[in-house]
Amino acid sequence: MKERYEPKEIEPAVQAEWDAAGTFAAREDATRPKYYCLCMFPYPSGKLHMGHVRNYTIGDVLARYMRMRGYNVLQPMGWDAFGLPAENAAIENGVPPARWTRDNIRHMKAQLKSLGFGIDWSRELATCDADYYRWNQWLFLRMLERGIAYKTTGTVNWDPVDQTVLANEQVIDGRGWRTGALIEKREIPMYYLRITQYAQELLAALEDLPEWPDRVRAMQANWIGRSAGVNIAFPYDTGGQKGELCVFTTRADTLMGVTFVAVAAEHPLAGLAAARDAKVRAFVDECRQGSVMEADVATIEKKGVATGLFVRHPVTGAEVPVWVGNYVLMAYGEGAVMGVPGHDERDFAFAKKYGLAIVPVIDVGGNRYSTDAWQAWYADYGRCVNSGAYDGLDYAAAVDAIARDLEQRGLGRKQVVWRLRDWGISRQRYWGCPIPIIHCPACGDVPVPDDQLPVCLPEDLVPDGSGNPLAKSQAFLACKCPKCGAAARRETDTMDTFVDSSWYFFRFAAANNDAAMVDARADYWMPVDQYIGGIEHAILHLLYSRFWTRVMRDCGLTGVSEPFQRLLTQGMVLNEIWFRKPASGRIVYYHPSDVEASGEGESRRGILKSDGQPVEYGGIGTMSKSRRNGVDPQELVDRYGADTARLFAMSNVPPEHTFEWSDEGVEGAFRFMKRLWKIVHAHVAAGPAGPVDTAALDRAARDLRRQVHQTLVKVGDDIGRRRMFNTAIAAVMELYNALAACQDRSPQGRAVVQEALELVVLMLSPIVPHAAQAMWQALGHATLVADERWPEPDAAALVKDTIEIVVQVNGKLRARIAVAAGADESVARAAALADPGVAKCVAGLPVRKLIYVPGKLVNVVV
RNA sequence: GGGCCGUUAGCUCAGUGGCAGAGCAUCUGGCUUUUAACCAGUUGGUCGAUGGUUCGAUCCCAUCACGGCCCA
Repeated sequence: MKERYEPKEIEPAVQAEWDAAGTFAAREDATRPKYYCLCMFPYPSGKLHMGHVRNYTIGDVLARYMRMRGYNVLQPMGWDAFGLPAENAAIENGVPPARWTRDNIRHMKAQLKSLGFGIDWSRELATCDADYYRWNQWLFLRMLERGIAYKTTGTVNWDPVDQTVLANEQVIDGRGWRTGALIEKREIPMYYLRITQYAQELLAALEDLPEWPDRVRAMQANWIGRSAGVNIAFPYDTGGQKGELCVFTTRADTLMGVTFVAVAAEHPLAGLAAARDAKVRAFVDECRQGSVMEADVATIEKKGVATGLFVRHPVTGAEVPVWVGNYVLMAYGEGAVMGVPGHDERDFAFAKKYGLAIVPVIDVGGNRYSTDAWQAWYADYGRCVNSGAYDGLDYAAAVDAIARDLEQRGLGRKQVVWRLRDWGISRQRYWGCPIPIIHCPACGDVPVPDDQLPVCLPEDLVPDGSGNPLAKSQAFLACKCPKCGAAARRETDTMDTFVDSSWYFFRFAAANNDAAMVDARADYWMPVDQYIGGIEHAILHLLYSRFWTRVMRDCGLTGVSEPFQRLLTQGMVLNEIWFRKPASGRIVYYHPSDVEASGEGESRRGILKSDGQPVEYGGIGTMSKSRRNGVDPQELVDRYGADTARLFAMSNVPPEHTFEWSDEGVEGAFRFMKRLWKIVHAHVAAGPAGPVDTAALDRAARDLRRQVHQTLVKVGDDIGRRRMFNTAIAAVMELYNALAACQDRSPQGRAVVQEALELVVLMLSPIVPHAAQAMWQALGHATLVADERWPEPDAAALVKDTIEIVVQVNGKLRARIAVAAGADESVARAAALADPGVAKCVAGLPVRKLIYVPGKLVNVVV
């Protein structure tokens, strides 16, 4: 063992040992409990960023910890390799997306290896490989057969200059991001997956995922958006037209309080009124400018205009005026709502503004209703009043009765509506998985037969920004109709890349099978025991994966319904933002390492090192290219080594929290590594130490040994159960401080230190595996620390013979006394009252009450 | 607007009805031909505010303030 800590020498050597031993190659073994630890696979953008390092370190720590706990661990890695950035790079550099992508993969794979992650690389996959995406195509065909996949028209963003379809994020303020041209909405045929058919199950099964974060489950539930209510028809015969205005409401119990109905600007009745009335027309046009985001609609000023049209109340037959309201969305429900100003806050505001009647029809616990101002309880459930036949009914009974009456008259019925929409998977893009359909002039749309799969994506095309190059490639387009043999044309749309990521975890488990999508190996490994990734995927990726897994289940490919047993969503990595705002022109950002900063919080100031002039502080924000505050993990590894990078990434905060970058923090982690190395070196250099003889230890040695084993208990709990790596690290640092303070060089003192250092090395080995391996060997072991079992704490070492008890008088701390461990209340009581400090405070007053918390505290009340 | 989470030392975070803690940073001293230095010691707190429950509240309850994240 060298005296100096040299991560650059240690790390490659240890990695070579793992490779030679095949340490992380996972083999199915039915006799052992399995643990499938998966991190969300990266998009091969070019190089790793700090978010990746954090994500994969969390996964690696858990995987290595569970290995030591005796589990058969699978930790694979792959590449989410289709998608737009490759096409954008192609447009810029003229390089085919395939080459760009594979170059990036090569580089990033080397980076991952240099960080020492215990990955089974034999299972590596890239979603742009035909071996992989052929099974996208194959399952898509099964979905077509089952009616899960279907074709219909959908709306896309069309850039008229580039003659291409844009993703939502490529449309900025209604204009194309490249061309600046005004974007048109176009209706084109697309394929959809019927995820709505699984809405009920996807919602209900969230209950089966207790180890997912509550907020992720809440976000999924909101996204699926079940609401149970009643569809109600308001008949009309007006303006020369007869019909029924339909509304959906979850508050049918307030039906008798309807004083108006409001329709969206796009609603047919609004169109009818607009045709006759310029005022309505102007308002409808105004509404079209507005946002259709729910969050925006909730905050805009409620505005409306009367249409002059009337509908009839389905129960009373009374005339009800129809208004156009800017807060009514065409996309939600029927594009119309019934206005119950008495019990809906928005309707209340609307009615006050336009002088519409406000009729309370729900009595909430006898509270007094006033139309002067809205009160939150107006929207609460209660009993019907002013509601004729429904008076006295509670919410459920009123909804039942009203729904029944309406149904008898053919004017309504109970209904459950979902916010979730079917999943449109067609993308008018080149760099994606081809949709396996052939268009025949005679037979129509014909699925590609299984034996002709995969439909391979040509890899030599270079998009130029003007439309999908597949549509211009005769080699790709030309084919024969599988049914009639006539000349036909291939579908040129490719699949949404969320398809690729919806089942890759199955393929890792059944890697390299040329004959089937999955096999028995997947039955062994699935479901994923621990999934780790960013919160930004809380909705779409996770929901699509849950859906896709169920489709595979219904096709008989797996017995699993939920793919991810336990979910950890790690927080983002942040750094300071520094900038200058020139009088003219755009904000210029500066990298934090180029700024000399001082002060904290409000008084944070900085000057640019290169010119000595001040720069403005922009607070803390996520690392991003645009703000130039990213830190390249490669620099970190090159300078400090992988172990320091890993240690730092796991320090300071729990994994779910956002993580603030700090140079001091990295230095602190590195210093700790050096100190640990040094103490091991000093110990080893003093010669071998014998075994601990617990009977021969003095008090100080026993105390130190107790702390060692207490730390072991805590670290095991922090990593294994709580997933609080930061507190585990802090506990080991504390233990280090105690070890460094230990002066005992006697044989037994050295034996305790030897045991302590071995345990520290084992405890830290999931986090800093390279240094741990080197120190493990230095401490006299020939084995791989990665193959060691997690140590069991010595229960005898944890026992204290005397304990300190706190004595309070009237709740205030007055003394500390030592009693034998296991002393009963009478002993503690006597000792407490005998203490001079306590006696002084009690001052001869009678003890009114005495509270005893065993092993902790005595509180004397006088 | 709604939902969720948070507020504890300079910073980042633990804690849990019973002594207010850790790491890092600061500061002081020492040491050094190990210089991406190191060692020893020190400082630091109205546990966001106000009420309530309790022998005792940072912890439980209520209200408020401030902050963060999410919402086709």
